[in-house]
Amino acid sequence: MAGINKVILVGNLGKDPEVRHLEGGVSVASFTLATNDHYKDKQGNRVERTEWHNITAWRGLAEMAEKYLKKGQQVYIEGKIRTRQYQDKDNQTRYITEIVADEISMLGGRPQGDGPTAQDQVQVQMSAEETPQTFRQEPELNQLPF
Amino acid sequence: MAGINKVILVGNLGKDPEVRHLEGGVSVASFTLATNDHYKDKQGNRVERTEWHNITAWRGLAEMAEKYLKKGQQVYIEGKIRTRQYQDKDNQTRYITEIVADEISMLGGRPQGDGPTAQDQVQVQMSAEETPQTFRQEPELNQLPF
Amino acid sequence: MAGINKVILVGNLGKDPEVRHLEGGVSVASFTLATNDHYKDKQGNRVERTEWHNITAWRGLAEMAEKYLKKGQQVYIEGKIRTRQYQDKDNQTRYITEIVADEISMLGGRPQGDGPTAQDQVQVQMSAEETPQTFRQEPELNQLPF
Amino acid sequence: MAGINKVILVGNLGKDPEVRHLEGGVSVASFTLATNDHYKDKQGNRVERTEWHNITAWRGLAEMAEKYLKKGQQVYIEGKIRTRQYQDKDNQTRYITEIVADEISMLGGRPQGDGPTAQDQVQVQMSAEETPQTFRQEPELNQLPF
DNA sequence: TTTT
DNA sequence: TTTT
Repeated sequence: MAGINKVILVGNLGKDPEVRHLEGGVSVASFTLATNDHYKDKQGNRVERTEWHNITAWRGLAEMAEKYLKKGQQVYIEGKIRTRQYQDKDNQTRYITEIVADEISMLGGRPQGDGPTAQDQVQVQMSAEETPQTFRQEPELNQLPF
Repeated sequence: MAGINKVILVGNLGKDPEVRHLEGGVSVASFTLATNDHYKDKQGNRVERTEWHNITAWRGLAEMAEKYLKKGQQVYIEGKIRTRQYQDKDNQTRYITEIVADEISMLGGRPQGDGPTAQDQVQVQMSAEETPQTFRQEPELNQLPF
Repeated sequence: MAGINKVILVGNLGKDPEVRHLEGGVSVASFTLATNDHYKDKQGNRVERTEWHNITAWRGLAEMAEKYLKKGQQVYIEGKIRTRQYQDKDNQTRYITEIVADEISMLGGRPQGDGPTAQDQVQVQMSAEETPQTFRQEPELNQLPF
Repeated sequence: MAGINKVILVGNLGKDPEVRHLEGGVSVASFTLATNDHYKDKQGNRVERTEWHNITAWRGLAEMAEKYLKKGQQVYIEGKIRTRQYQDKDNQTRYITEIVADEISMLGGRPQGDGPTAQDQVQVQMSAEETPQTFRQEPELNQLPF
């Protein structure tokens, strides 16, 4: 019985979080996260590899993501793996695997990319100073709301 | 930069591991792992949910999986998330997400199901006594061999 | 700033949990957990090593530990490291490091040892069937109550 | 059997690593790491709490620590808990709990504090750019060398 | 003081 | 397709 399904990621946001507000006041944020890895191939060359993860955050965590997370930013994410099934346009069953976040923590990196201006930066820095920088989901509140 | 991509699972094998031997003597084991979860819905009812993970183990770990792991067995797995791209029969790009195991540890549960007979059980128990029950992949050896 | 302090253990209880009830109705359970490890020494001999951890569980988790956990049982524990300072009998400052549990999950192993009788076993099994077998602490409720 | 003893930390170095070179060419680095946490007390006030961890890194990881890690720097560390016993000056048995690192990854933060000068900083930045920024210990090589 |  |  007793199962464990835990994911720990440290990586950079591929884009600003996108937040949807569902009926009933529930919010969901989604964004991609890149984790960079490297290994030596048979010739001893260093090969870079980027893995892209689909991150989903619910309710309070979604609002925090919307407020504080930006494209390029480095974050620590703890969550669980969830594979959803859906029908594509040709009515074929497809699967998508996502990480449902339970905890998000902003790391030392500064946001980057074309999104936020320097002005925004300051804004983010100031807000972040006034608030906790680790956000945690209440257990069992990251379930689908239906 | 410095990325972390780590998965920790405790669950039960959905089937016996399937092992392929690639050219160059490299072996790959694959099996599914169920992690069971439960939560309370809005009516307060207990809802069970099973997440199925595709596990891949390379080289030494593959051989260990082949030797010691059976359908139904409870294991601890540590690894990383990897999403592969492939073309389906209609030449459409599809994605499959797998967990590449770095460490597999057999937990207290006894194997079950139609596979192993009582005789096999004893066999497994005996072998297990003579060997470590946690198997670890050498770092960077679980890369695709091509 | 944003810190992470996370421990993941799979091991066996060295004794039955001991539960204290503090003023204000707060309960604290404590027990030791053995994690067994092995490595090869320079001569290639297999060396066993047992690490003993001091586990502390608060409130709801303490009550679950009291009810369901027994000496010898195999459990998964997630928590954080906490080092406390105290004065010993000679008024010297000493330190003790504990793991404060956030989640405890019972694994496949059956309890053992002189403690529980077969009767107790059945009792535990039955109760366990009626309840979730993973117990989680609400975030931030595992703080010292003073 | 099969035990798991895993620690994951994200925090800041309390001082530059101190490296000792043992007979046989084995090196050991040690430093402290602060993980910052916060919680709300009964009055709803935000309380900061810093946990200090004793980190030990062996061999290759020790050399990496010596080269690249500085006081104040933010790092991700994965390792295991190890409690050592020793006799203090009054011949009393005492215990010290350490984290033996298996993997250290430098995060986005810039070093800080009175230690390194701006000059050193550049040095560190440049070197870091030319090398992998995640360092991993070969399994079982972080054992005590005696 | 646990477990295999 | 697992497990309790």
